[in-house]
Amino acid sequence: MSRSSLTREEVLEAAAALVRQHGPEALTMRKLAAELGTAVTSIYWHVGNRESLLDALVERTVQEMGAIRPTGRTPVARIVSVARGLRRELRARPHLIAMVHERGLTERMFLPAQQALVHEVHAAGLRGARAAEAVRAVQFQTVGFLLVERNRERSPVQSPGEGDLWGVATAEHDPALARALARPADQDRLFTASVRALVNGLLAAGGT
Amino acid sequence: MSRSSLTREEVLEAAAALVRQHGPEALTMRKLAAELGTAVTSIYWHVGNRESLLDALVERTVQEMGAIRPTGRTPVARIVSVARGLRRELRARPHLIAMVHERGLTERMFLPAQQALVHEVHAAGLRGARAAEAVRAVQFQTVGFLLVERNRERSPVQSPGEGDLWGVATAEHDPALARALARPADQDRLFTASVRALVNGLLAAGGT
DNA sequence: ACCTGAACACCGTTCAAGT
DNA sequence: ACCTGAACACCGTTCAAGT
Repeated sequence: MSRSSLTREEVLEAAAALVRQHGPEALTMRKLAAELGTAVTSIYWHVGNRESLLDALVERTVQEMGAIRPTGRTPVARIVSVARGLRRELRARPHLIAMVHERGLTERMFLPAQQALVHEVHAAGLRGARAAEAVRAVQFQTVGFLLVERNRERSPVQSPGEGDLWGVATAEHDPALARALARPADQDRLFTASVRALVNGLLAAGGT
Repeated sequence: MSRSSLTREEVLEAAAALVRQHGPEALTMRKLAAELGTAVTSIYWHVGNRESLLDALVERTVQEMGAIRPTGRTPVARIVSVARGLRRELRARPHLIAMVHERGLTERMFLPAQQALVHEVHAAGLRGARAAEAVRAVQFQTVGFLLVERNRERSPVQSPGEGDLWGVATAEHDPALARALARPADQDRLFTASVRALVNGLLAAGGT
């Protein structure tokens, strides 16, 4: 079954498979060796150590996140589409993205999207420092939102529960609000609405 | 030196100290036992196991994040002040906050701030589902921003570096923008500007 | 009720030795 | 150039035994 000798690429592929299926904590050198049918120490020859194996894995993921194609007519719509596209891509690889984040490469992964945002913000008429601020605001908001979402999905049940705290009098005579906050957030809708509000705010503001 | 018998509270305090000083990875049961001058297994009697020790530590941190007092005259200013206050609190305990996040209690930690936001959004005239959406948008943005910041600070040097990618022609004849994106972000300023833009967008938007 | 040491099953990593 | 097993220094956890 084993084809000739072990390859760095084979090691990376097996490691990625382990992470995809069982999360990063399942990626131990010994399990990986068992999966590959080799001695643990062979892996060290090809990838150095566990740390650089993870580095390589993360590098791979960053490369996979290709260019983003904005859609829509207005700059606002196109910016929103960039943010939504990015969100879709990231949500498809939760474990690997978590690793990218933990290793501090989230920003680099975002660079193609940043270039698209620069283009759109320009089209909307912003220039210079104002434009840079707008790009970064959208970037931070999108990445940040994803991190919060990841957090929520990992632990869907919060101890006291948001719902319990918005029971009766707390909501100051606004039962509709209390009900809305008791329900789990519609994250897709909230994301789109937030980005749109932010972009509108950024394009409208004079200085303040 | 050792005063009578070991206490659950002593264990938690020593564990918190280890995390504060050297990060969560330094908190091993054996190091903790050494710090306390007891056998490793004594700790198990008081806190169960490492997992529930971390739970208790995180619970403690969540409790410490007290109520937030908004300042400023307009609703927008007061909402921005809530977000900034929260940011200050979180930045004072980076390691413990990271643990809160990893254990999925970020949202619960945010509840006092959420109540303050409800009050302010109401004062701004929003009601029902619209108000709930605004509260959550600010909440997600603030928490998300902090997570991104934490990420940036952990790895200040990005491999290609944002600067390298905004060299010459890339920035589409806007040298001021290129320069701005090449510089590291002024996170304090960016945070305030983002929250303000978001809130303005939320309060202004009709429906769409 | 509280503490202990010994033991178990796991880690990542190094190293001398093989081919 | 590539692979190996043995060994080291670490983990978290269990358990029978002490007081």
